[in-house]
Amino acid sequence: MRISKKTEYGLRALLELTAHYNRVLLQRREIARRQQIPLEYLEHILLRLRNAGVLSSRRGVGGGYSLIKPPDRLTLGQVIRILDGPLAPIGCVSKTAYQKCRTCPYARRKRCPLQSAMAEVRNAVAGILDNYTLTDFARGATRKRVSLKGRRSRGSRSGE
Amino acid sequence: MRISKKTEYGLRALLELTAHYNRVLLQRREIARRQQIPLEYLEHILLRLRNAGVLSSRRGVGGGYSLIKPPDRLTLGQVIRILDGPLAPIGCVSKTAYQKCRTCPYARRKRCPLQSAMAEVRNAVAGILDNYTLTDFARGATRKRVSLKGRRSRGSRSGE
DNA sequence: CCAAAGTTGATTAACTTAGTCTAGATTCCG
DNA sequence: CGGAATCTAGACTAAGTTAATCAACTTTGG
Repeated sequence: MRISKKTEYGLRALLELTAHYNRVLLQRREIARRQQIPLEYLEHILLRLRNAGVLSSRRGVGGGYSLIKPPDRLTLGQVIRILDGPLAPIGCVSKTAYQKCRTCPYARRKRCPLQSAMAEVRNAVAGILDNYTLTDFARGATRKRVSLKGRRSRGSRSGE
Repeated sequence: MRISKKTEYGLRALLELTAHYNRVLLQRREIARRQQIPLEYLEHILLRLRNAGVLSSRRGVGGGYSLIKPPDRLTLGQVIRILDGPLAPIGCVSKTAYQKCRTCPYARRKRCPLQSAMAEVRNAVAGILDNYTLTDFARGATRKRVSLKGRRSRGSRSGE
C-alpha cells in the first residue's frame, strides 16, 4: 500500500508551490534544493503535473512553475492519482479507473468478499485524501479539516 | 496504493481454507482450481503463509493445507503484511515497519505535513483491515463487524 | 544574440512482479 | 518395500516499474 518516491517528491514540491501561491514563480532548482529532491528527477514530476493541468510554467529567464488553481481547490487524492494511479487496492473497486475482474470466480455473482473488503479500504482512503486540500496539507493539518459540506458541493471529492 | 496479485491470490486462497476450517485438508490443486490461481504460483504463496505461521501443511497422500488458528483470530491486515509488506503509505508512519525518513527536510522538526496526512491514511486502513477477520471476509461482510471491543482486548489490531 | 530556464525523450541499473520449472522430501497405501 | 500423491525449496525468467541521469532542444527576457 505504498506511495512511490515520485508521489512523495511531487507532494513535497507542491508544498513549496503552495507556500508561494500568487507570489513569484518557483524554479525547479529552488524546489529541489529546499525539499532535497534530485533535480533531474523533479523535472519529470513537475512536467507531469503540468501536463495534468495542475501547474503552469514559463520558460526562460525568470521562468518557473506555479499552481494553476488555488491550493484549496486541489486535493492530495487528485495529485496521487496523477502520479501513482488509482487509490483503490484493486481495479474492480476503483471509481476513477474501474477494471472488471477477469479471472475472479466471484466475478458474476453479487458479492465478492475481496471486493467488499477492498471497497471499504478504498472508500476510507479516498474519503481522507479527496478531502485533504493542499492548503490543509501545507498547514500540516492532522486536526479535522474544514467543512466537508462546502467542499462536497464542488463534486470530485470521493471519486478515487 | 494497490495490493499485489500475490496478496489477492493469498486472500482468495484463505477464503477456501476458511470454508474448510476443521474439515479435511485442502490441497493446492483444489484451491487453485476453485479460485483460478496458477498452481505453481499458488505454491509460493501457501508456503509463505505457512512459514509465517498462518497455515500448517502435511505432505504425502491425503496431505494439504489448513489454517492453524481459527479464522476469527486472523485478520486481513496480518495477511496483507505477510504477503505485501506494511500497510502504511510511507515508512515513517508505519507502526510495524517504521523507517526514519532520511532526506526529508522535516525529519528533525515536530510536524511533517506528509507524515500527518499519511498517518491519517495508515490509521484508517489499519483500522479497517486489522479488524477484518477471515470470518468476516468469508461472510462477504460489508456491514459492521463484530464488537471491536472484544477483539481489541486481544491486542495486535491496529499495529500496521 | 545569449544566457537562463523549462521541455522532451533516450537510457540505465536495480528491483519487483508474476510466473515456470525441476529436483527433492514426506506420507500413505497396498 | 515400492510407488503414487503431495508438499518443499530454490533456481530461473520475462516483463514491468522505480528512481534516476543525460543530452539535446525550445522559449523567453534583456
